[in-house]
Amino acid sequence: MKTLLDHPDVKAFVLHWGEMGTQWGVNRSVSQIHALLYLSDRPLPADEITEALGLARSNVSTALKELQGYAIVRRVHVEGDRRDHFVAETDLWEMLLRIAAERKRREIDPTIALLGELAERLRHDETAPALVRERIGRMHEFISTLGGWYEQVRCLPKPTLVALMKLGGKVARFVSPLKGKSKER
Amino acid sequence: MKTLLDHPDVKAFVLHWGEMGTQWGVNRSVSQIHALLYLSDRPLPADEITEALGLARSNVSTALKELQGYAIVRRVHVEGDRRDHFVAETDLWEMLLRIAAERKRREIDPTIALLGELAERLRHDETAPALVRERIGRMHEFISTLGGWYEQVRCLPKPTLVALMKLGGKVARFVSPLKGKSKER
DNA sequence: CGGTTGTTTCGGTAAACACCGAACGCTTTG
DNA sequence: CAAAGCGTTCGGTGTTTACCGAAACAACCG
Repeated sequence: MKTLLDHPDVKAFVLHWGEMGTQWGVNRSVSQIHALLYLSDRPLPADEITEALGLARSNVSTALKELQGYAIVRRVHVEGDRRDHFVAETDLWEMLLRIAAERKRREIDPTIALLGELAERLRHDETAPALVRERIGRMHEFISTLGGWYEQVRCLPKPTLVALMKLGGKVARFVSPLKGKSKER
Repeated sequence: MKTLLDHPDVKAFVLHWGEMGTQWGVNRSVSQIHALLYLSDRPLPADEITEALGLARSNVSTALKELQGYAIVRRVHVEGDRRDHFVAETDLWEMLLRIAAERKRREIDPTIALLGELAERLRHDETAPALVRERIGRMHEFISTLGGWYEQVRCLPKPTLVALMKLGGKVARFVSPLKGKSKER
């Protein structure tokens, strides 16, 4: 059957996206399927994905579940078709924020929790080397701050985000007029 | 020999950091070594790392090279010792920026380049579905913008970064007074 | 210049992971 | 209430990746 992937550039995109995924700890099938759905002009049933990418049906199923876990793909119903169909989020900001949210939830938050425990325990532990106590404490504080920042930024309306991004380094002018002008660090 | 890792909390930190790494596509040895160096109060020679973590000497060697590739670990000389010693960057902002810089260089920049090519070619390709052309174009623009933003932010002096981070969502007030107040999206 | 100490390279092995396909269960349909 | 369609689960398999240990290489010292 004819699919999007017949086009060489589409294929290049999907393959690259797949490799990209692997480098960030996402498995190839998952990211390939995401790429395919992102380019599709209509919801696709699992079968078609299977055929287009040459993957096993079961693999596609679990990959789709994973993508839904990130909330960047969702199930939709199509008139007169019993099968589930899937569409990808096409707003790229939304996509990025959701991926970030989920990775934070899965990996960062537990890390913060652990660091919190360790830092707390070390605070009263006289036997531990001073530098260890300080550095684990700093790490905890640092990651917590980043996490807090993300939670705030994530709640800004999208147009604001776009505007901030376009501002780039110039935002610095607002925080401390003198510092905002440097181009070097 | 007695090492930092005798302390259970230090061990917990190192192990967790190692697992963390694997989830982000960094191999376990590399991130464990990084964690160990981060907590160490003095430069460590490869031997000590080998012994402390129970890794093969060769593995430690390649991992150290990798860490130096990220510029978050550097070689130092210690008086009266022929061996190379290694220390980790302890400024966490610096660490984060360097990791980001390197990953951008390795993964994002090539992606932008590829997307640029594809987008350019598709612009003149009448046979390609309209949505594909648009979406690959959008993706290219989006990632390029993010990349540009990073390059600017990266050059801000560190205190400014800290200040901006502390501001959190409040930065939004400067870009468009009405939008900055929302807590929901 | 040997011998010593330290580092890197490389081929093989073991562990992790992705992926497949068969079997199972649920839902719809004739 | 069979039978077919669809989705998921699960055990096994192949591929990738990390890791080890031996050998090669380089620097230094007597």
